[in-house]
Amino acid sequence: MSIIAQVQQSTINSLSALFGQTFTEKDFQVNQTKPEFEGDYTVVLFSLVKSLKQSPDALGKLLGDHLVANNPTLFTQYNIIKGFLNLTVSDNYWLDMLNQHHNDACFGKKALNGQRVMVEYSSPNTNKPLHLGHLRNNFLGWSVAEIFKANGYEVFKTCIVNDRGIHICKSMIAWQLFANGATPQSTNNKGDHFVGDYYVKFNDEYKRQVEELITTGKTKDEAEKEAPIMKATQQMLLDWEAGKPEVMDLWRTMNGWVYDGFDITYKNIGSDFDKTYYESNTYLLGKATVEKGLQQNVFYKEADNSVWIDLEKDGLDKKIVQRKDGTSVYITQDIGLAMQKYDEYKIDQSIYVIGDEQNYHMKVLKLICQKLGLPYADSIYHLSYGMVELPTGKMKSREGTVVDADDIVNEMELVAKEKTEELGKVNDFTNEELTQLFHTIGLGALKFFLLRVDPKKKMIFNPQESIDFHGFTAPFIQFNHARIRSILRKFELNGEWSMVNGFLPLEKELIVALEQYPLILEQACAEMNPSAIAIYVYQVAKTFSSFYTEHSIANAESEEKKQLRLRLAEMTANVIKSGMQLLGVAVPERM
RNA sequence: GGUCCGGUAGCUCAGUUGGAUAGAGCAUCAGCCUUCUAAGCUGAGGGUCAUUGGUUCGAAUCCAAUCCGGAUCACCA
Repeated sequence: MSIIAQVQQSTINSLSALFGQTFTEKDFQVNQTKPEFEGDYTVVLFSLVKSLKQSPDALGKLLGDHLVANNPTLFTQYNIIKGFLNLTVSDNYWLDMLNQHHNDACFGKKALNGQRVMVEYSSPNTNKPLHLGHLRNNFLGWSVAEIFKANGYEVFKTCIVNDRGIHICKSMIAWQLFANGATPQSTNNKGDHFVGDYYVKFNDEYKRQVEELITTGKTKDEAEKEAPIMKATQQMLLDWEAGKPEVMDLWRTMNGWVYDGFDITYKNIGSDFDKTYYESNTYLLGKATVEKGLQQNVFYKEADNSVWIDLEKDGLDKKIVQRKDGTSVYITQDIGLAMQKYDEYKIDQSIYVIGDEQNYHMKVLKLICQKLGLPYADSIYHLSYGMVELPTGKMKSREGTVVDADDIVNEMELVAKEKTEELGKVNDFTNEELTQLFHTIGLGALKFFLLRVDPKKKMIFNPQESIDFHGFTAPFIQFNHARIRSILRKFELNGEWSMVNGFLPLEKELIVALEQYPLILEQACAEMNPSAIAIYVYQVAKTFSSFYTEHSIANAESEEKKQLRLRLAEMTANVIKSGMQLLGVAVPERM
């Protein structure tokens, strides 16, 4: 049980004994004591004052005396300042905690709880390579999945690949028109980039044709509809849906190129999936749903044969669920896919990592599922995250301001290389070890930069700042891990030790922080928020760094102190490694 | 226009089931490497928590109004 829970419980017990009233942990607040006051944890008394008809000072005195008298192994003393009851936790409590967990790589992690959770993330289109926005999505989804695992859930990572549709046909048409049979192999280009280039070519040519038509007197709308390349693309989509062999062949070939490229990127950034769904397999899934909805009168049919749902009573709009030609739209496919996921995995919770631009869509999806009475409807959760923007504004593929995922990872690794060589601490590494280290540092810095911000908020990616390896960054945390490992390679922990003179302030600060790790893991899971871990791990590393500078471990004042500090260092390294692992960031032994 | 989200230091962000003098990093300035890795440490300056009103022992946090920014409201996905 965490110390904060023990403070809550003992306070509840004392209040019950003193006043004969029953309280819960929600009736009063327990905070970590501010550094300028004496004590470790603080009970805020104000909320209790009214119902107990006591002044804050009188209540504090009664409660403080009772707590210390009845929990002698937990509390040693207390003080009251303006309605805040500051409790000092006994050194023995902290020592027990340290002895129990300093060597525990699984500290804070929970046993299986029988719940099954699915996390869908990444969800790329196969017409262009991944960019910075996808990276935030990938890192978030992967991390949230790991955080759920650490909290005892059985987790399934999934990905829906948007591998069909008009946007895919655009790349295909452009390839037919301009490629002269070129392939990724013949041009020595990564497959996803190769195909993405033709998507760009399509847009260039489309724009050119539209302008040309406008000069012949067409309106913009007419020109956009009549541009030959657009008509060809629309025809290709029809051919695809009809299964025309040469179109299917080209589609399979080009998607294959893209998948080859994605595989490299995913492997490089450490994304993995237990199951991949393809839109080309799911896009017809809505049909049965539409039938069911019509029978239940959840949906209704318009005169032109299109099918709708009216969500106006729920504060939303009317939404189409099937076109007049009988084909299903995006939302309908999603209902089908949700159904399929549930049937296959019998999940208790289904999390969708999707940008906040689709908040409305996801609200509609869940609402429709609920109205259809589907068993999994309430378990749908949209983990909505904000867009990544540049200092110059939004990323726009048409204006070439998109930060490519492969490029940015490479750049980060390059910066890691430069800085490492500058410092010259690992000159004895082999080339292989160096490559691995640059990857660990560069990719780690990028992941941490994207995960340290609250997912819900949009964030600004400043290329200059992101490559800073100082301060609130992964390299700083990795550096502290490496410093600890360096010490632990040199000195043995002695099995027999005892403590003599109590903790120094920085020792105390560190051990108090370490004790909080299990709570942070719970919080990060409840909020589906990796940034809680990022902030916490940084706090731990920072505290250790001050401690490290101030107090020598190797040349401690006494053998007891040395043993204490070695254990503190070891536990710090374990917590850093564990927390960073949940963010997908590795920590090196040396750097 | 409807709905939703946001506005905290020069910049990027923490902090919101209401708690003590609002915190970090970057940037700026001043110190610190014969001792365990200086990707570091210590200190300084920097704030009308968008604005106004309300709720109360107490508000960055809750409520209302206003201003500003963004997303969304397709027979696109």
